[in-house]
Amino acid sequence: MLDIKQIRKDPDPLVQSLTARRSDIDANIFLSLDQQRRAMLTEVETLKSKRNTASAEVAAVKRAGGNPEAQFAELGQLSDQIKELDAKVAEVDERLTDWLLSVPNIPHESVPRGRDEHDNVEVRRHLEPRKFDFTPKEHWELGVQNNIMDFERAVKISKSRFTFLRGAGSRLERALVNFFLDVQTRENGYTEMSPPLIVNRQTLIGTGNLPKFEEDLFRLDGKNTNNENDLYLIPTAEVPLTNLYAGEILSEDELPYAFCAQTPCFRSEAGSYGKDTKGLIRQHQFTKVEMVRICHPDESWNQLELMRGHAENLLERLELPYRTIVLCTGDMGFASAKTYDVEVWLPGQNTYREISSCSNCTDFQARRANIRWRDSKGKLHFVHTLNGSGLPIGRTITAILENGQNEDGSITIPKVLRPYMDGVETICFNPQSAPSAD
RNA sequence: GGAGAGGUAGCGAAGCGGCCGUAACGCGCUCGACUCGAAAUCGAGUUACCGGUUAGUAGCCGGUACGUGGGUUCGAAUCCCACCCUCUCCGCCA
Repeated sequence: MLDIKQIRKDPDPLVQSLTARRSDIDANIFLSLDQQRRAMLTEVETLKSKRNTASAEVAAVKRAGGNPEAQFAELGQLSDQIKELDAKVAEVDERLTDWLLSVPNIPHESVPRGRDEHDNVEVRRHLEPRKFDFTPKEHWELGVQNNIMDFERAVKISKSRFTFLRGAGSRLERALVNFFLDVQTRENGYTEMSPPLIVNRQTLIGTGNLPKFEEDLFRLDGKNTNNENDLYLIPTAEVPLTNLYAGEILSEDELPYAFCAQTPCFRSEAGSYGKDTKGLIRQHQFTKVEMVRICHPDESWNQLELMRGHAENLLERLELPYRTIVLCTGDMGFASAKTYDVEVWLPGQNTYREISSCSNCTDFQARRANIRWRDSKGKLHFVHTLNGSGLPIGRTITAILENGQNEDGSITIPKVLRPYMDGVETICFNPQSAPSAD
């Protein structure tokens, strides 16, 4: 959510932002609604002031033992007018709120302008992709061949875009979770959290997932028919972690907060029919270690670089080639003021694929979730919030399989993970995890 | 899931139709006095949001907020309804 007073004062940055993001939202709607609202407020508040004065008189007359019957007629009329105007104000308020909740964050000046993903700008590249003397396979092929992924049976018991990891595949997931969490907590200063995986509507409004992106979420069917009380599966741990201090006032010296959490993430993937239908790239459910930072507004741009470094460092330790790009204005997410995507090299697909997204949401989410801090003079300000993947497990497994594959289809495990895998150096077909008995 | 009790400032809590919301009382916090310093004591100050005014995120004026949303009433923290949450007991359960 943006600052109303700022838009009112100078709508230019908003108008430019909307153009840069290729949004069809009209800033004039806001300006006219806001003007209406303030005119009506002035009117109704004058009436209320009159009513308050008259009510005090009624009380005084009654206390003196008199009969305030005469005042009642006038007061009744006043109250009717107020009721009518209040209803109008409430209606404009609602439209104004709806509009505000649908407006994306304003991109930082350092963000390149552009239409779509073709205008994103590469800022960093690490490791040359490995040269293969055979044709590298895609991860789903390797997964099935080594019997560490079972796509068909997952579809049978659930639906498409769900997968069983099996044996060494499941072990690899656990190894990655532990490795990532160990690095984040021991070296990078994050506090590990285990958040709720089911959250309410207000929480999702806080991070910007609602009201605009309802179709991306899994909503629980329940007895509740009241929208306010609807519950949803989290699409990322960013949602519960960013909302941890929703509605609270933090003191300056407790900032910044840095949290990480390993959770399953649930995404409906509506509108992605036909995209990445094979393998682990695009699943309804996947495990991810997420990083969230809550900080002083002056710190957030440094914090973004820091967090991006944390994501990149994990790939470096796994010896995976990657590149980092800055998303252009047209490709950026709703809540973000600046986003770095880290893309890992997938030799099977012969392309870089997004593996981490690190965003500074400035005060956009803090306004929605009402997270503030108090300065030494007692003044209240909104915090800045950041989030980044560090990292998603499924896509990391994909990258390890495709980059570590050998000609016979076996997988060489990155050195740094071996202690987490009981020293196993290579994954190869293991009849013990084969479906012999069932 | 059933029964009961409750949700008021940072915390505890009073108020149960107008004299009660920057809200009694107690604690905490900030500043000051006392003190070599501290404790104790004494004094003062400690809600947020919206609108108007304004050069102003200062001051002043007005409005709103007693879990949330409705209703009754000239007037609601107070009465009525729905929902959410907390606590106690019972049931179920990893």
